[in-house]
Amino acid sequence: MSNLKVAEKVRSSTRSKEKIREQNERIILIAAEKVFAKHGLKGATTKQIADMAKLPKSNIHYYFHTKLNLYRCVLESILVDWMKAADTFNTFDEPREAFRYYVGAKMDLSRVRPFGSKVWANEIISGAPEMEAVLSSRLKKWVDTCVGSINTWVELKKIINVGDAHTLLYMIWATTQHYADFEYQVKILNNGKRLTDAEFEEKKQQVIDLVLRSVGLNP
Amino acid sequence: MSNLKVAEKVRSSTRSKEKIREQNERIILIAAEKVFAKHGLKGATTKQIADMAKLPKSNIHYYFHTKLNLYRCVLESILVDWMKAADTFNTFDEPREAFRYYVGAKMDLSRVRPFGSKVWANEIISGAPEMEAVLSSRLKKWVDTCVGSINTWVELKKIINVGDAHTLLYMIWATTQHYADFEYQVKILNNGKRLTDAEFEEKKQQVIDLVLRSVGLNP
DNA sequence: AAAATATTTGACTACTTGGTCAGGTTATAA
DNA sequence: TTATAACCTGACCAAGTAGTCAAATATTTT
Repeated sequence: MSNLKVAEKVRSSTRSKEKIREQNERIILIAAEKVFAKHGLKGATTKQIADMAKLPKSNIHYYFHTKLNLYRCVLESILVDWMKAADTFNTFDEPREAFRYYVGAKMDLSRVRPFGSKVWANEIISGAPEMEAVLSSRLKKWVDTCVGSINTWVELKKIINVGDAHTLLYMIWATTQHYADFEYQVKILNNGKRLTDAEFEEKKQQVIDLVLRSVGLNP
Repeated sequence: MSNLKVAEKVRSSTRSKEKIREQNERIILIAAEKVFAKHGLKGATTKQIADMAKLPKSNIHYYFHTKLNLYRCVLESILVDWMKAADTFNTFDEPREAFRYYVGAKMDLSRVRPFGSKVWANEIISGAPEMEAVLSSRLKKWVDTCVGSINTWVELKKIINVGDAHTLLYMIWATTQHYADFEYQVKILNNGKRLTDAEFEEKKQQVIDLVLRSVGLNP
């Protein structure tokens, strides 16, 4: 038995523990997220994704058929994570805790899944051609709920009147996602060194404090 | 004399007032900014840019030689505007006025030149391959000055201690540029209607107030 | 007016791209 | 073991792509 065959045997026996399809789809999705983040939908090539996934190009098409379909799957998978973080916002009655946890969760997501955030940013920047439906239904609904909470807190004088609650929400999104989408710029302005975990935790706390003060809460 | 010839005569006599090259380069730069904003460097095609500029493709290459060179020219032209807005920051001694004017200027830029902001965002998201040099020299220098001003205000107790001044700067950039880069999302969440000039002015004021409060200043 | 220079553009090319497909191998069910 | 289904992949192709070029036209200079 050749070395190659041995390698294959080991590889396949490892893989059969979980469905082959499942594992390969995951590998491809992760690779695709990186490539789409860097080059966008049009700029990314299936060859690049294949190379990143260390699979032949045909294999990508076998599992996802078209580049557009793969792209949609990547977006969908990001949305799942985002919605989980979003849900934390509405589980708190007190604004201080709600903002603290939501901003914290968004910052954590920017840290652990920066490529996903970049793909999303690219999609919106290019006019949200694939995500318009999701934005105007699922996201809109969630935003309306949030705006409701914030307005209630304003009425109860728990926070300062910020005018349109959307403005506050956008500030939170923009600021937290900045650490993912613009991480290269952040790195360059940090003397070329990526933020360490400790530094990032520090920034996270500072962002939380900025947000809290912006709505009149003492951190 | 045919109508076509008459049209050409009028066109050329109009154009000869200013250098033909100057005018065509401007037309192409504007078209390229839109196309690069939508599709990024790799995704944009010279054909799309040509169509947008209503010129034959060869003409694009005649004036800018390569797509990459045209892209660099677009980035450079954006930077000029950004630096102008940036300079306003250091012309004020009082933090209240500095933040008010700088945030206002950044918001105005997002309103009048959203495509430029998107091209820039795309560039940074994809790793700033063309702008790294500019970021680590010109921008870094400006940021260092800003950070110095902010730290001085903290020492003089004019604003609250925000920890790392970069965090505050990033919040301002992210929040103001959000209205350019994510304008499609903003539109969708505004019930599909683009913000009117009046609405935008309102948002601008709210953003300014949020920023001022975040550093402990009463707007 | 003639010469020199600058602009315009259709036709072309070498190369890349997303996607197909046939013929193979591997895993699983009977 | 055998049959069936799932997976794998090199070779291929039609449709685009950035960039070239030469010939035509327009503009400026002399």
